[in-house]
Amino acid sequence: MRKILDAAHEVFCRKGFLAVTMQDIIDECGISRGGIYLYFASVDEIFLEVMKRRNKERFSVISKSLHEHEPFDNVLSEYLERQKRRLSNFEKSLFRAYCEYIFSKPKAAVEVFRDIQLGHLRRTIVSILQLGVSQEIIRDENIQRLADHFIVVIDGLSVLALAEALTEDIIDEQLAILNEMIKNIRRVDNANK
Amino acid sequence: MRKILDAAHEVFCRKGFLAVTMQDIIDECGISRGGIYLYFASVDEIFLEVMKRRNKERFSVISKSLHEHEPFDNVLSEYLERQKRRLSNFEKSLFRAYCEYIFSKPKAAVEVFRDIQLGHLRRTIVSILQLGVSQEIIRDENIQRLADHFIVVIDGLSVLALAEALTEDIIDEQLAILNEMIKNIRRVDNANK
Amino acid sequence: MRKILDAAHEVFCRKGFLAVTMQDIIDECGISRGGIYLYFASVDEIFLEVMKRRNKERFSVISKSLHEHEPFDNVLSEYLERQKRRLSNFEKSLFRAYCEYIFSKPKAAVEVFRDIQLGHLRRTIVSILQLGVSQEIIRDENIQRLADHFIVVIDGLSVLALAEALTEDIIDEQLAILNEMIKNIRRVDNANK
Amino acid sequence: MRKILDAAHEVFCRKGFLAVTMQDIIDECGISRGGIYLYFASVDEIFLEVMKRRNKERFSVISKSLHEHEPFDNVLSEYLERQKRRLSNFEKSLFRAYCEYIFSKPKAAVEVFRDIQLGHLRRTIVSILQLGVSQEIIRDENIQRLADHFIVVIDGLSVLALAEALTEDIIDEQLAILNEMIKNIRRVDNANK
DNA sequence: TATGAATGAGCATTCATTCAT
DNA sequence: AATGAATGAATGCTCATTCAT
Repeated sequence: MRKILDAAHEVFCRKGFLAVTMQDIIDECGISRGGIYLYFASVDEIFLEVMKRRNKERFSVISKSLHEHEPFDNVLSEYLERQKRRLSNFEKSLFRAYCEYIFSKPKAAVEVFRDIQLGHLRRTIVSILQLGVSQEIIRDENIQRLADHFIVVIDGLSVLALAEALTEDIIDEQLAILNEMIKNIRRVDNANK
Repeated sequence: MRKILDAAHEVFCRKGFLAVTMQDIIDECGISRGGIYLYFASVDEIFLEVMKRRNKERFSVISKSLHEHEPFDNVLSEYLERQKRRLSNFEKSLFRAYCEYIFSKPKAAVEVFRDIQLGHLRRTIVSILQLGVSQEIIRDENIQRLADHFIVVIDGLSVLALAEALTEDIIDEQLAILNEMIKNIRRVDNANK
Repeated sequence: MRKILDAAHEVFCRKGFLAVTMQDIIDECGISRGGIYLYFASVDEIFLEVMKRRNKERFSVISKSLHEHEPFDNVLSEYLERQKRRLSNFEKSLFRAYCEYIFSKPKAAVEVFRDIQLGHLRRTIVSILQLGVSQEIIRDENIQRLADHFIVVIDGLSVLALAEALTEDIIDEQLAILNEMIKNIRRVDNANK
Repeated sequence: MRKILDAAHEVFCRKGFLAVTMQDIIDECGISRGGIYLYFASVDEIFLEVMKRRNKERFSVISKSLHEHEPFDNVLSEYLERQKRRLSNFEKSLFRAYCEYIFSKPKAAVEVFRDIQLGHLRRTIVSILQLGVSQEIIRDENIQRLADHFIVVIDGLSVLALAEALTEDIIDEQLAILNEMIKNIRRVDNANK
């Protein structure tokens, strides 16, 4: 049910995962206790559904860019721009809830979920970088390692954002470093771009 | 009281911050409920004291290295080595508890605490890099920005560690990237090192 | 509505009375929640209707035997045989539900219901015994007291059946005791029968 | 804790087992919600403890009679007298709660409990009858079967008591039948007793 | 007639905090 | 100083009952 998921999304952004009670979601969406239990058996279930829905949305955005044969530089800068927006409006991010969910469950229980989330992020970044390779903008050097570095830096910035310790300057500087790394593997005939 | 803090440290490593109840700490340290309340008014207070104590310990380790005029390369590689050990034995880290604490409190309440923690980390890394500068091993270029990158990468790797998604390969590769960044700002007469 | 009562009968046999929720009956009969409330206002009402229906069925069986002037010994042994079958297949009995219903209601509320149920059982047994009297097989001695003993023994065996503590041997032995009591009041000229 | 068990005993007598909530016990004993959970984890646990305590009390009463070499007739009539008192004051009996407990649990879960309860009752009755045998008052004929009949009749009367369908006359008549059965196996030289 | 979504009161359980000893 | 029994507010969850369609 859309109204429940919208409300829950909002609550997870605000309070993370662990501190969220069913009451919070009830208060937010204005549906009765029993009404929610008609659709979801627990906060966990709601959270998983919220994440699934978000993944779908994200996927549609990025896959659109990739399939329309946009120039690599546009796709890349658009992606970094989106990350910047996300980090600057972090109260609207599910990152904290995601972290708390992953942390609070036994290994085995979250393995699949975590692989889906991480795999999704990794595929996105690798896709972008390989777009650059196939358009012969960048060299096919350590793409996987570079993608991991993107992930690590984005996660690291996310942590700082959660700690309210992230200024716009820091975001710009750190994303610039990622940009420079791309520059370093640009093909010579495109290097001046 | 030492025994309480030791026990609490252990518990915070194991369960993070949010899921820890007073009972957990009582069970771990063998002191009665009332006994603990004599020294600490809440789990929050115990946590802050645990973090404060850990900072002191860490500080003494790094300041020793810095003041004994060890060569920059030794200090740097030792630092990275320590990070690797920490990431490989993450069940013994307070990172998760730290994240959960930061996340779960209202902005204003954690500002000071967070500034202390981050400031501590930033000072440590800046100190190391400036050791390189003062020993004329590396150029004084964007040291602050580079230090932030270290922080961001370490936090990013920590998040992956919490998600149980960190292999030794990834740790090595990402720390290697940091090393390469140092290499890029080495003075020429030391570049072959 | 036949389908509802059939389903409810099944459920009451399986779960007794107290543990049965409207949902159980809905699941069993495939009719919607609202649909059931059209015919019955509560689980109580359904239960009473199920019992009433069962009484009618039972009555038709026994009254047939009584009016067809079957020999007393046939009727008696058939009745005991039926009790044995009932006790051996106790998962199909409403006894548990009956007990729970009687127990869980205030005295006044169940008085009529209980009198109907017990009266029905007592009349049945007395009818059988008086068939023996009128056919001059047994003496008219303390018939009422003997009928009560039958009831008491059958109820006692039923309790053991519910406790899963009833073996076929015990059933046979205890029903044999009832048979012997009949033997003791047989008229001499029929005693060898 | 004595106060909790006393209160729970009272409540189980009044409401059986299935309908009893923790709130009922809280209200009855005047101890707070949390206070009860210090000693017992659930209503089930309290019930089992109440039953265990009652068994101990009963055992001490009967074993006293048996070991003091009282005459069989005294012990028997005292036992039947006690049953009569119990059946006449049935609002103070745990029989209903016992039934509901046994009925409401899966077979395997109650097997041990049921065997203890039934075994206790059977041992008591067999002990009494064998006292008669060893004092050479009654013949050693089908003692086990007779004991089972006692159990069955007592349980049957208990069910009627629960249904509020038991008059003092019926109790007297049915217990008299049990007495007559003893008479039938008395040794001749004691038969006039 | 018939549906099933929605309601909200009620129950079991946990836990931070207090306080008499 | 130290104990741990006791409190009660808060949370997750279930279910009988209603009502718009």
